[in-house]
Amino acid sequence: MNERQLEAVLHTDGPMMIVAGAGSGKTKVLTTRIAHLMNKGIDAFRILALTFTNKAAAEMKERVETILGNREARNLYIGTFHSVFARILRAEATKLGYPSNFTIYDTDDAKGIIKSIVNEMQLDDKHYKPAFVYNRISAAKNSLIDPDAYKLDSHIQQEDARSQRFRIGEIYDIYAKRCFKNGAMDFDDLLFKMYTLLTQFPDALAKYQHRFHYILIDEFQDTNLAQYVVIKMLGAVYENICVVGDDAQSIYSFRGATVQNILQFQDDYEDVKIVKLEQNYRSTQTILNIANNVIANNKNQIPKALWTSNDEGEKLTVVRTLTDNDEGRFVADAIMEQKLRNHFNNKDFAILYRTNAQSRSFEESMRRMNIPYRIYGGLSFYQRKEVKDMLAYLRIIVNTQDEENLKRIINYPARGIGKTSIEKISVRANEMNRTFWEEIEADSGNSKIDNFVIMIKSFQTLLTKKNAYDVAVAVGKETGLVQDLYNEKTPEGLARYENVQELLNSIKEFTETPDEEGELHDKSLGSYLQQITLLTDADKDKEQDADTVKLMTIHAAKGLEFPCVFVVGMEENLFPNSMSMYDRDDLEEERRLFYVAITRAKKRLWTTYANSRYRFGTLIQNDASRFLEEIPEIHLDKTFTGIGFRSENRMADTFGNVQQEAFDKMPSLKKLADKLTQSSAPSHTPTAGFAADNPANMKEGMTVEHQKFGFGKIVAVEGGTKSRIATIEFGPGHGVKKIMLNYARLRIAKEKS
DNA sequence: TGATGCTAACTTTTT
DNA sequence: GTTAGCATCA
Repeated sequence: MNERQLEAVLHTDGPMMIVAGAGSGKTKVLTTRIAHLMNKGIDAFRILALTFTNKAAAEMKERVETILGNREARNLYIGTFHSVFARILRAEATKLGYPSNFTIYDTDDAKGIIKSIVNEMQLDDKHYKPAFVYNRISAAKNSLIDPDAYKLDSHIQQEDARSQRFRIGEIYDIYAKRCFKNGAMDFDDLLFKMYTLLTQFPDALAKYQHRFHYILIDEFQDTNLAQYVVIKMLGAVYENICVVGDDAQSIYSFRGATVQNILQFQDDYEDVKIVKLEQNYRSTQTILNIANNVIANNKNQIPKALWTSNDEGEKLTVVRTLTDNDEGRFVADAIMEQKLRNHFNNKDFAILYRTNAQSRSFEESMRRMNIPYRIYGGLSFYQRKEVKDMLAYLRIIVNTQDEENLKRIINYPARGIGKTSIEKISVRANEMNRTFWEEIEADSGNSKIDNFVIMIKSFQTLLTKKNAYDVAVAVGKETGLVQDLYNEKTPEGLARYENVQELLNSIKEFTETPDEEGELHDKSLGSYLQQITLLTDADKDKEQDADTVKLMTIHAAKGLEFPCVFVVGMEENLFPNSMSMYDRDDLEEERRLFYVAITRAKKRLWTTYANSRYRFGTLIQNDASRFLEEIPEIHLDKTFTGIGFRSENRMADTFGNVQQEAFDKMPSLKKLADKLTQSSAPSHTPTAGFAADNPANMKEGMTVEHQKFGFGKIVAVEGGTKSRIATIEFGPGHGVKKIMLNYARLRIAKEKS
């Protein structure tokens, strides 16, 4: 440990802020500090450590355990803000009028409810888009603003007036009431209700203030107001609060996080001990220099000088490709080459992108080259319809108040309870002032509904007798849900069936986790559901260390490190994202995001960008990202390694001259590109005077010429006039492709042969 | 009422 | 390119 790190570990009492640069051994300091506290005789039950991801929490616990060499660490209160608060809220739920087994709604659930509220209010859901409304409500909750305060806040009202959405306050009000009625909290409620609990129940406040003698907060720059206030309240008695953060890595302001909390912290306490960790142990000097140079373009930052005594390392390779597919191909080739040449394993590589939608071309290229890979994020396992259906059943069994989930499965698998019947029950329930479940339970006069109620009740009797897995299996069987999916013989149906099986397996695994000595692990369904909503894909993955290339967004990569990193899609409009290009604060956050991406790399770094890529099914063209221009030329590797691009040539380049000029203005890149074009053998040079023919004239059997792929024969044409797709057999090396005729620019070489 | 097929909207980032 | 939601038909 260096001096600064040691200082941070040994300073145990009183407020402290650790400003920890990327790769400066932050986790090591935190874990050693916890171990140090425990060695000093502090009871593990008295230490609270809050993180942002389950993964970070698990890692922290594990490392403390390793340092101590005993099992005491399991008594630590370590977890994410959301999971720790959820745990406390369950224990205190009745105070707030919630059932202790309240349901946690994820973002999709929440948007669904908002959508139905908007429709019930006879508003247009095109204007009051659920996602937009949800974000407004979420932002309000993160700022501790309840529906009444929302309607009275003149600033908020002005904003809503400006966007012509005057009734969001009302929607918020109804939404909050509906969640309450359903016995459910959304993600933001877990923070907001925690605040409510502490402010409205002094005994609860006192209880938790005295329980936690030491509080540690990781990734402090990502906390929002609600989190900040709750921490402050919890720590008010002992004031042993230690926060760790790095303003340069603040990338969650869209979720209400504010760097302001770092500045505020110093004002809120007297004698804040401040320790700066500036030595980086992770990356090469070159990588660190690049990162420092890039972040220097931001105006708003806490001054610090990150340095390292590591080797200088290799330069940054910047690669330009023509299309997104070529980008994918290049990365796969480069990974192959590195593996052979420098003996890296698959798991040493990460491909980082700005948006999840970019994963496709890399997925394809990895598969083609037989490189094992794993994608994080995107469509989460738990967001899949079949998984949500299954979980909806399980949730209803535990909490019948939850109307959203009840409606979701009351007629799935189909049992003849249609829209009209559900509508009728809803109306009657409202009249009788009952919940939906109470209404169907009372007397429906409908045998189909009665059978449904009987079935759910029979599951409920299993709750006390059987563990989560047994209940889930019974549900899968008796509802016919598993059979329903099994009967679908399509590949998608099979995948859905497998997903449900995977869910069942994960429940089984949960129930088979052995009891630890001294503490009984609750294997009931209720216990299982409590933790499930707060899990993400990354947490479910038991093969964290599997030898696979990792594909993820930069956001998801925060806190991780890899020997080799590819930052892809370095293009204007994509990164910086077009949503964040026109506002200084937003742009600076994008730049911090790039900073985070760069500093994930230990040994080698690549950045790539494509001149054109598909977005929403249409080809678009982008300039190279402005961020690339912020890297000093001295750090750029201009010798291209000479792989990939086999099917490309400059003639095939369809982008216009304007684009080309802009590109030429970047000298460092131009040289690189020149080298690149030289090394790529043209596979097809278009016929002189190449001009695209009218796609409407193209028919099966014709031979056509493509600028890149050469001559090919149309074997099939499908789709309507607007989106005709032709299946074309090209020559060797290109194979059979499906091409959208409206975009492809094809020349008819020969009529029917 | 349920299945099928077409259109439109969609992409920032996540607990 | 994908998916959700709607309209149409059985």
